[in-house]
Amino acid sequence: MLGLLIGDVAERTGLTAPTIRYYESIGVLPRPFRSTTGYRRYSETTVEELRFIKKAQALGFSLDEIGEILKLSRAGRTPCSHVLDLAHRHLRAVDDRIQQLTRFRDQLATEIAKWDGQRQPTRQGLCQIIAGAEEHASPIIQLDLAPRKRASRRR
Amino acid sequence: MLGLLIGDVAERTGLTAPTIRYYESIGVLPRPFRSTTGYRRYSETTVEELRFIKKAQALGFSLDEIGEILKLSRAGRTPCSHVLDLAHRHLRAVDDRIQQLTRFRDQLATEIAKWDGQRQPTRQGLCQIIAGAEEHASPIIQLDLAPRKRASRRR
DNA sequence: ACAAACCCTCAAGCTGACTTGAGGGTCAAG
DNA sequence: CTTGACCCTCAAGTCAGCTTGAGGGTTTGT
Repeated sequence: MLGLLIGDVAERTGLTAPTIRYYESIGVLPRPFRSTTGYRRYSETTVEELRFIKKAQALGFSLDEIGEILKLSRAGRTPCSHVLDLAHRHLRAVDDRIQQLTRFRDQLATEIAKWDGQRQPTRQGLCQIIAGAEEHASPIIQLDLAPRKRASRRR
Repeated sequence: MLGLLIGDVAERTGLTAPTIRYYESIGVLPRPFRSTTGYRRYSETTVEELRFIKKAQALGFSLDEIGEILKLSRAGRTPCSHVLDLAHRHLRAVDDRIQQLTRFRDQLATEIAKWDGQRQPTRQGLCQIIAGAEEHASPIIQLDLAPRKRASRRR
């Protein structure tokens, strides 16, 4: 048999066909074989790669990073120093985030407990809890992206 | 004195003037007083609110949520049940994320240690670590947003 | 032979949080 | 009274990661 149609792959992975084509278009997936009439034909390998992509995304990797990792693994190579470096930076970022989140969590939980228990909480409770947080170099929402240029206006 | 010009506020907060106008346009900041010639005039209160916004963002709150919180704090009111609810959901989301991140961190650290130590790591190291991760309902990157519709194709 | 259910490409739209550009007014210093 | 550094509005562009639509070919079943 020629292999799976894009719809079969979609079904097996829980993605949509357009999404799979999109991954191909940005180079995260390689171009698959085509039938004589131009239909994409996939193997189980692609299904596995797509599942991998979903997990890596859930873990905070960008499609760009995932693409790099996949390229390496397709070449059967062991992570080169570049990817090792990437991994180290990820680890630091994740550690920082866990710390920030944990601090935040405790403050939030304390504040909520106050609200829940007594009905006369400190004025502007939620404000104080966030206002008391330290300033961070980078937002939590981002893992590892290049620092946004944030021009501090000079006059 | 009439108050700070938008550029002064920008300088004090590290934001840009367009960003501050943008916050106003989406209702996160209230409309400030205007000079006779139409210039925005701000007080120190706005500077504090903007610093608050930055911190809340870094902690994963969306501008919409921040807007709600600020409105409440401006009214000097105690969190109503709606915001209390919001806070509870945040707490759960934060807990989940800490858990996911911690699991991920340990896997990543283990894998990195392998790579760093021996120079003959398991084939496709990074793949295995991510591939071995559990599937998550929602990506780590999101705090509290509505679950993205991710149509699992039915035929 | 025809319809349903696939497949194709290319282009445009979406969300959130901004940035950038065009076109034009204002204000303080020299 | 002009110059330069501000300010204004409104529209459009940016980025990531997709989704949606238009317009058209293919394959499978009856």
